[in-house]
Amino acid sequence: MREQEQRPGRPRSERAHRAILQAARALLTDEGLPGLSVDAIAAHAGVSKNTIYRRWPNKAAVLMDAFTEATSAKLEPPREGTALMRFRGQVHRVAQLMSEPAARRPFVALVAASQHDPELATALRERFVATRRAVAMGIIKEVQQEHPTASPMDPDVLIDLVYGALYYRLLITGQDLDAASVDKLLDAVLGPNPENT
Amino acid sequence: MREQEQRPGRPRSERAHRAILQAARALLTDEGLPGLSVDAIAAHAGVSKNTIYRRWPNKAAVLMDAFTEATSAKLEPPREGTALMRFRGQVHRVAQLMSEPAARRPFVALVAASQHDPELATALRERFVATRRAVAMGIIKEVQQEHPTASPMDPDVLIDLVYGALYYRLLITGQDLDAASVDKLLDAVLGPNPENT
Amino acid sequence: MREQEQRPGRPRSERAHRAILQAARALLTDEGLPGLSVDAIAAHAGVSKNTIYRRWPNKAAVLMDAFTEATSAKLEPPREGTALMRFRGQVHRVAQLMSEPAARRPFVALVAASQHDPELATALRERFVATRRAVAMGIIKEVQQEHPTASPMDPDVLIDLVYGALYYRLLITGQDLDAASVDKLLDAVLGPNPENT
Amino acid sequence: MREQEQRPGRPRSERAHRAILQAARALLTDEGLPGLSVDAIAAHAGVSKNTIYRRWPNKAAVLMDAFTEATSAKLEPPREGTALMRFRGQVHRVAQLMSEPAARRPFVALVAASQHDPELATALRERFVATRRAVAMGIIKEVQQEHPTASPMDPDVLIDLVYGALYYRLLITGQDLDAASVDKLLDAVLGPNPENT
DNA sequence: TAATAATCGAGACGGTACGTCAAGTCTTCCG
DNA sequence: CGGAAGACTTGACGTACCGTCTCGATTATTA
Repeated sequence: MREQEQRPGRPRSERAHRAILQAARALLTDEGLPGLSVDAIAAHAGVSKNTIYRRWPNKAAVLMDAFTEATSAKLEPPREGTALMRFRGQVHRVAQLMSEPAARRPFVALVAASQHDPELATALRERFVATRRAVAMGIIKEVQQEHPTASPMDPDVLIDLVYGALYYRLLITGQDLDAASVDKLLDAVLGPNPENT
Repeated sequence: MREQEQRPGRPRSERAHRAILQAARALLTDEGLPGLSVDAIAAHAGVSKNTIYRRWPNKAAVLMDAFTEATSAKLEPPREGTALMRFRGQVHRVAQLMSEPAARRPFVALVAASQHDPELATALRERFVATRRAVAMGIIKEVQQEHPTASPMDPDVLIDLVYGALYYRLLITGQDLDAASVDKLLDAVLGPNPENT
Repeated sequence: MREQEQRPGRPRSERAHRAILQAARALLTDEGLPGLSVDAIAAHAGVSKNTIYRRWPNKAAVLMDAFTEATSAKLEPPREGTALMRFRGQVHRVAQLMSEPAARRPFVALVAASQHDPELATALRERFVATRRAVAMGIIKEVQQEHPTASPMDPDVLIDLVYGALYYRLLITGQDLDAASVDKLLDAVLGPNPENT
Repeated sequence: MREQEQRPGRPRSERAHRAILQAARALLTDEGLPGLSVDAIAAHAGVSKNTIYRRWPNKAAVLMDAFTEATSAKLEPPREGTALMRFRGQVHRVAQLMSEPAARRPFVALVAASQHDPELATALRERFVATRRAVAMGIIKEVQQEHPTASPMDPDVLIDLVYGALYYRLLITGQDLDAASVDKLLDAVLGPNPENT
């Protein structure tokens, strides 16, 4: 609710901001990361390079914003059903999202870039991973209250196992991430899905 | 057993080949992937750029060879102990290797590059991932013969879970991969280590 | 008289322009055309290669500008004396200029390059040859008015003979172009110099 | 008539020698000098680069041989008619030859290269220019005996004027060298052709 | 209303790397 | 030893992108 601090001079164009992120997403989708030059983003957004660098320190930071903006909406945690089913639902959503190249490509690019850019690594963890993890953690604790004996596994380990397997398949083995195989994964860690007789 | 096929002309220099891969490893370790230029590799190896491009189509392919050459020796599967202990041992070796930046950095760079280079992706799977997987698969089957009731989990799923969690921590959450936390991971999937009283 | 048309964006650096031409001249003088690389010009001028290629399509075009800029000042037509003496004076100036390697080398390089570069050939003719020719033509017509009977030769042919002999000696036979031999040449075509008793 | 000095080992292939010169001429004709690489000559001649460099010190020397071999046959001096007509005939032959790109291109390339290659310059003068000059000189002396009063011009100057104008037009102004304009040139220097009434 | 100040598009700038090409040398095996 | 084949070093090519900078022009707030 804090007041927008009023600086002198012409205010930054909201329109340009949106155009840049949108152009970044568009170019990344059709051309992959190597085809994503700042010049191209600027040209595609009808914006000068200066305008981009005034807002973001480098190309990866633009990509970071473009990615989180696009994905956050699609990853709202499920709100209905038992805790167990909501957890399974959340994992399915992530799997579904990441099986689209438009999301997988920027994600892996960010992971790669974050290996030699500590700020980016922090941003990626805080703005993408931590969110997913916090949600999952809350649900898992509910699950363990519902079924206190069922899965005595450390919630952190559980999350690492499930999301780890997901990303491993996406990034490395390249296996499909259809719903059936995600279910199989979840069954292996959580026990069989109680909703399937 | 087959004869080394003799092509006409001067044979390619074995010395140059080794120098290039060694230079690639050295530079990658010091500077990370963005600091790894073909010019620099050539200069450091005392070799012309042309000689590099005669052998590999691009920078990633050089890196691929440098990486597999360096790692394969360090990942010899354990040969002693029960199958269960040998499986645990193998996972520990991978974790230990990947916690060294000299191995983690090229690995993640290759994963990233393979997202938009199908040939590289295939090479990475065939020459690194598949090897580890085949070894693990053999051992797991032995484990399941030793303890037929213990872990009825699909071996493929099991491998995805364990290695997935490993790489997830390395690449994304950035958690430490000390022996204790790897043990915790293994315990969660396989049941507690029978060798710890 | 017309306004300098204002293009959008940062204007091209006048300083860089001058530095490039000056570096081109310096390097050509020391090392000859084969030693004149664009990289070297850029380094010597403290300018990026890009800046050179933004202005000129290739090395020869840079050389063309460097050459005409350097020579035009030295080839101002003589303004005093009879028309005949002014014509002789102009030829002497060209001979003198071209006997310096610093002028002869770029000139022959341009002639050579223009054999397979039609744009360069046109530029060379329009910006160097035509100027000299127009001046000569004007003077010759005056000469023929002064001495209507003396030299009924077609002015174009006369110019081809005199300049042709000059360049032939410079480029092909390598003979010296001292003042005496130029005079001998002029005497042969125009009749003996009236100023020498 | 001297004995071919007999060296040990396999004698050099006459066939290769011819193939190289022929390939050099062919490539120069269709592609111009920039498209004339030693690799291309070797490939086109079915010969190894080594074989070329065993015979000539560099590319220009090959070109020199290819050029003189091709032109010498076409420049046999005329043997019939008065000395004056034979001189005119020789000049016409040179003009005709040089108006073919297949001869003009290598010639100018050699002239250009000879500016920074003294050995080549010497070779060009001795093997091409001097021959033409000696022939011309002989004929001119005959002319001056036939018409002792007509043209008291120094023969060297005369040759420089005529050939100079020829090459000037070919290399620099790019004017046509049809028979009529060559005649006009000759008329200007020698007086009108006595064979045209 | 005018001055001030940060923005905007455009595009030039120095720098660095790319992947290609040619020159001339060297090294293999085969005649 | 000559020859074909082809790898080798050197060095330049022309292109692309990065992140910075300078223009004139625009659009706000402040005086």
